[in-house]
Amino acid sequence: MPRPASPQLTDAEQRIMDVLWERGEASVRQLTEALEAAHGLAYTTVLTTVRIMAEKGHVTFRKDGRAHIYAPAVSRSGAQKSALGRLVDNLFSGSPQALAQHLIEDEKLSLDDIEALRAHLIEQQGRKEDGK
Amino acid sequence: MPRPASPQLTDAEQRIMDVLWERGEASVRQLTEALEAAHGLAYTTVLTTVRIMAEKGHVTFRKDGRAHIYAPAVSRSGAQKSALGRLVDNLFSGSPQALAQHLIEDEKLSLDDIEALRAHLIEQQGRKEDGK
DNA sequence: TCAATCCTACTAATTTGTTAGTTGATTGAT
DNA sequence: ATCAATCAACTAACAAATTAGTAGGATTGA
Repeated sequence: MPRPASPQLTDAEQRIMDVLWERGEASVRQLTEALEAAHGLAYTTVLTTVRIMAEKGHVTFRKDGRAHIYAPAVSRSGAQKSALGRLVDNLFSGSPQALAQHLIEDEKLSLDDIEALRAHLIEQQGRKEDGK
Repeated sequence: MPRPASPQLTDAEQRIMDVLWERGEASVRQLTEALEAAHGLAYTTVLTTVRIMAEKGHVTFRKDGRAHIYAPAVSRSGAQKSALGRLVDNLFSGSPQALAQHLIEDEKLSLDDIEALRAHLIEQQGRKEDGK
């Protein structure tokens, strides 16, 4: 059995998605220029990558003259959600509590952060109890 | 430039690490038997995979007669920490708060969970203020 | 009109990842 | 002492991932 295509974003794909999420949409030329400073990739490299991403369904495109304008097929928020779910399933035995615990123990979240989250959650629940 | 070796655990590697974290250490035979039920992998497949993992530094091994006994080189907790850090950097613009927010909005954390985290954090800080 | 330019599509090379077979050495039992 | 079982090492095959060059068509500017 060969290796299956990865559902998660690879490094090269991640770079491109970051640009697309930032700008909404971009041509290959624009993508290449945006990535050039940090990575110095050739135009054809970016073209190949984004074309494969279209095959995988990560991005969509529309024709503009002879050029293709690419746009994200998933929102950043959607990608965050699925990556988070995958991490919880893979490494945290399906326990988001364990993950949150880790965030705290690594001192990535302060008490103020927790309070803010608590307030946010209460407000969210209030909204739900009201009318829809 | 070719593709760099991934620092994160691949799917096949993840499966093996799960067994090693569970048992502490295991021979290739034991690994194969543990994975057989769920995945039906050949002995040599497991051997090859775990040998590469030793090259990468994911596992260590000691000799026991002619067999090699493999053990995790990183703890589950350590792997969780680094994977979490990578996710925050890659998808959440370095903001653990944004990640936590997502956990709540996806309804993965309840109010009770938050309270528990808050209590835990306070207790942790108390311990720090006391003597070491 | 014709050449330079710009675009996509095709091709290619190289490494990783995944699975597994073959080989040869060691060991345990008879 | 021989023979089967067991083990690691080597080899192999193939898809995914990453990078980039070449070919050929469309567009445009002179």
